[in-house]
Amino acid sequence: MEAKKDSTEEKILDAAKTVFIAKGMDGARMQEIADEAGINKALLHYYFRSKERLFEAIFSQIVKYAFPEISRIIASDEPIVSKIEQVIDAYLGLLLKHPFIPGFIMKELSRDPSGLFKMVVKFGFNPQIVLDQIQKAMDNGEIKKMDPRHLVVNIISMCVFPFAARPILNHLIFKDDTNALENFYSERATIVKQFVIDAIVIKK
Amino acid sequence: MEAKKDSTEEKILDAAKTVFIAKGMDGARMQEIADEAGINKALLHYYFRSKERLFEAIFSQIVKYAFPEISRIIASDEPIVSKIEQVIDAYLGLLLKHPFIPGFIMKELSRDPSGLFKMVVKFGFNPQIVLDQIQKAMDNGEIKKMDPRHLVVNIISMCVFPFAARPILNHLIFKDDTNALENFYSERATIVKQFVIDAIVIKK
DNA sequence: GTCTATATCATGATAGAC
DNA sequence: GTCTATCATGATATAGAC
Repeated sequence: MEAKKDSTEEKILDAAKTVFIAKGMDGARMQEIADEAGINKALLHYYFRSKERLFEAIFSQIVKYAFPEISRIIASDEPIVSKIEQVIDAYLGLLLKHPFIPGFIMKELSRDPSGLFKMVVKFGFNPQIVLDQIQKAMDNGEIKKMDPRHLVVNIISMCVFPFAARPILNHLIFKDDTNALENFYSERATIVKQFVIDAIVIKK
Repeated sequence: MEAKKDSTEEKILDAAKTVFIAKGMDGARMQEIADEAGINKALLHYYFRSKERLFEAIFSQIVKYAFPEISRIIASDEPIVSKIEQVIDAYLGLLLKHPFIPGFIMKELSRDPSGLFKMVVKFGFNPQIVLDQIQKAMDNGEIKKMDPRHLVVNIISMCVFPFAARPILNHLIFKDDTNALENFYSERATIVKQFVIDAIVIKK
């Protein structure tokens, strides 16, 4: 709870985060984490009893970023269009700060999704509330009628996928020009908002 | 080249595909592949010298599905809107038949993307041609003006991401109701086409 | 708390009989 | 081609000195 900057535990967590994100649970090596932290393997097991436990510590830390309190926006009384814009802004702002998260989650999902689901339950995140709100707005004629699940999946896809597929974008579209790619990411919020609005507002 | 059904090599390739897709290169075990194929480890090394080579055989086999000949559609003379619809149909049709591909590619991308990029070059796939076609259609006033790269990324995201994130959709949105999820996937083509059209056609 | 040294075990790979 | 038995390596984990 209190400040423990530069403590050994902190150094281990930082190092483990770096290595686990880069290599995943299976690919990561305790030796590499120890080197990254500037200590030896024995100390890793002194602080965290096993690789499994160390990974769980990092995984939960990362999932806390991935499922933030967008709840506030969802619970607000704004009209649905404005609410969607705010969610896109919040979500892409988060991904810009932590661009490695989607790739990491994707990588570990098929290995063992149970940890992720426990977290989601713990944070009280309930997709049904979002779906109901969208359905209501459609019934009121605020936006075009469509299956709310498809709309939600469309929005999340356009936000998350470009980060998860970063190596492909970087190489195939941006010819390894990292600056151009970063610039592309910073434009996403504006583009995605406009794209969604154009797709869901009712044409006169 | 010739028919080699039920041959040992075929059995190994099938088993390896199953295990590599489920566990990835790092997570897969030669013993598990041998068990799945109904043989022993020694035979794996007799047919494929190492785990590395066996993985490469499977990986290239899978990438061949992932980058199919959508080239024909792209090279055609259809108007851009119709061309986009055909590409979405073709791409989602492919993913419905091989729903495991996106997850597998994502998982191996950060580990070592070089194999993927070699394949892409080998298939002569060139994204610039697509971007140029879209830009031209925008200049002609066929569709709304926007950065073609964002449009392409939007479309691919909405097609691929729902398959890559299958465990999340399955659990969080569909409460493990697999039939509902499959039905959702089969609706994607119609939904995505409509969504994109609504977003890019010029409103009167 | 931190280190060196070591135990224990799993895995990829090979040798050699049939 | 296929098997059993084994090797060599490297990984997690622990023991014990300081």
